[in-house]
Amino acid sequence: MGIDAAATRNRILDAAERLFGERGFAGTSLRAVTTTARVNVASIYYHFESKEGLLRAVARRAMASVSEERHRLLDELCTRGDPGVEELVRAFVVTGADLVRRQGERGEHVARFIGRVLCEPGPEVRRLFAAEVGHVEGRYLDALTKALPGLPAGEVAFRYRTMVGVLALHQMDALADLAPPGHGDDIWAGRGDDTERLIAALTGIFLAPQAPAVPS
Amino acid sequence: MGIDAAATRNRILDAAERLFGERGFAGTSLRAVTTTARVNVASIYYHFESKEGLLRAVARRAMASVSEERHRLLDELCTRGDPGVEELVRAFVVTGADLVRRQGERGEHVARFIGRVLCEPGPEVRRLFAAEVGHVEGRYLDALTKALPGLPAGEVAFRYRTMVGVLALHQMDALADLAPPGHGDDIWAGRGDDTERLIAALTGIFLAPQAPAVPS
DNA sequence: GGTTAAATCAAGCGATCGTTATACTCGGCG
DNA sequence: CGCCGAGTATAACGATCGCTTGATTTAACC
Repeated sequence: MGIDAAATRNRILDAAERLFGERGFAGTSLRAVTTTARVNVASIYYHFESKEGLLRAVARRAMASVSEERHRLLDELCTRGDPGVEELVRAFVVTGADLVRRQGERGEHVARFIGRVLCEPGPEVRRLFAAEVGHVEGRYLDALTKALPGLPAGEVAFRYRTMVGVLALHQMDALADLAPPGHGDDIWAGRGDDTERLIAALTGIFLAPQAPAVPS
Repeated sequence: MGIDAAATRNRILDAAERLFGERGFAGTSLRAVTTTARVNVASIYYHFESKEGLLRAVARRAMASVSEERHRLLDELCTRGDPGVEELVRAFVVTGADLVRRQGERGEHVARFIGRVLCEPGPEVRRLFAAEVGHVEGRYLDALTKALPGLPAGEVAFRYRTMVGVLALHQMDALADLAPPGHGDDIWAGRGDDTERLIAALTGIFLAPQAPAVPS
């Protein structure tokens, strides 16, 4: 594959990443992708097999960057002994939320895309997503379980999932225009960086006492 | 409007509510709605003006039921003095998550639809949503702010938004197949009721210490 | 230069999309 | 009875959808 072919492939991936993130999978036509990528429709079917194949490729590439960073950060954390809950949450959140700072505009697209994928209908994409990042996430889950000896593994897993979801929602700005105005929003309207807020809130999730068992 | 006309309208609303919740707005065609509702395509444009008008109507009806319940529960809570954080979170979560128990299968559709709306692209729907439930949510926000005197209003608002998002994600089962297998999932695979887990985790969000200020 | 395979293109396939114009049915009112 | 408006059904509009085909370009190799 020539260098120009790879360039075409990447232009398609870039366009799809942005548009899927902005309008969702079902809401994005292949024509829209080819237009913004300045590419012919057939190239999509040549490089990827179908629209879903394109989605898979985009998801793989998008997750790769944050997966690497998460592995690296966790390695670094573990060399200094068993990491605490807040350290783990911070590492996880920062690798997701700071994509913008680390990768510029592209990072924003990646973040939005990843967030969107988790909310899209059809569990197939979510499962692909889970499989793609399973290795990293498994490590974080294990570390969190070890850092929370008082909590059963199932409970930690539940809260871990919740953390992933919250991060996704914030990455796609789904919560931006949610609360009614005039209730303290104006205070932080010029929102600087929510990362620290997120870390604090998410750490609170893990530190909460265990829920009483409920008979099913 | 005759009684049969109202029946048609409701059949359309029911079908749209379910399908929008399952496949999303962009992923649901009007034909699919008319087929499951056993109605002609034109009736949609007669009763509602367009596809988006249908969405608005569905959103209004879906939110009405939980809004009422939330108002009622908060009233009841306030007559017994200022409610605590966990009480407030519980009231909010239960009214959302227990729709199934209170309304049967219909409740499941409502819950899924509401969850989906918050994750759909296009902020218009989210804003409509926020406007629709703004009154109730404002009350909860106020009560939470009063129950958390140590936290600035903006911080409470941020965490409140997070809570709404988490509840939505759980209502649409978006977090079900997320974590990799073999990490404590099997323990609670036969998931009974997550409501108590949710309440515990979400209460933890509000009880977390304030994040340190970060210079923007 | 001729051959071959990778890569891109224009054009169009059938299907389905949201939407609309039009005709029909039917109960209430004069 | 005739009329009318609310409500439903038929049929189709143009646009766009995901996807395919067949020709054309490009570059590497003998």
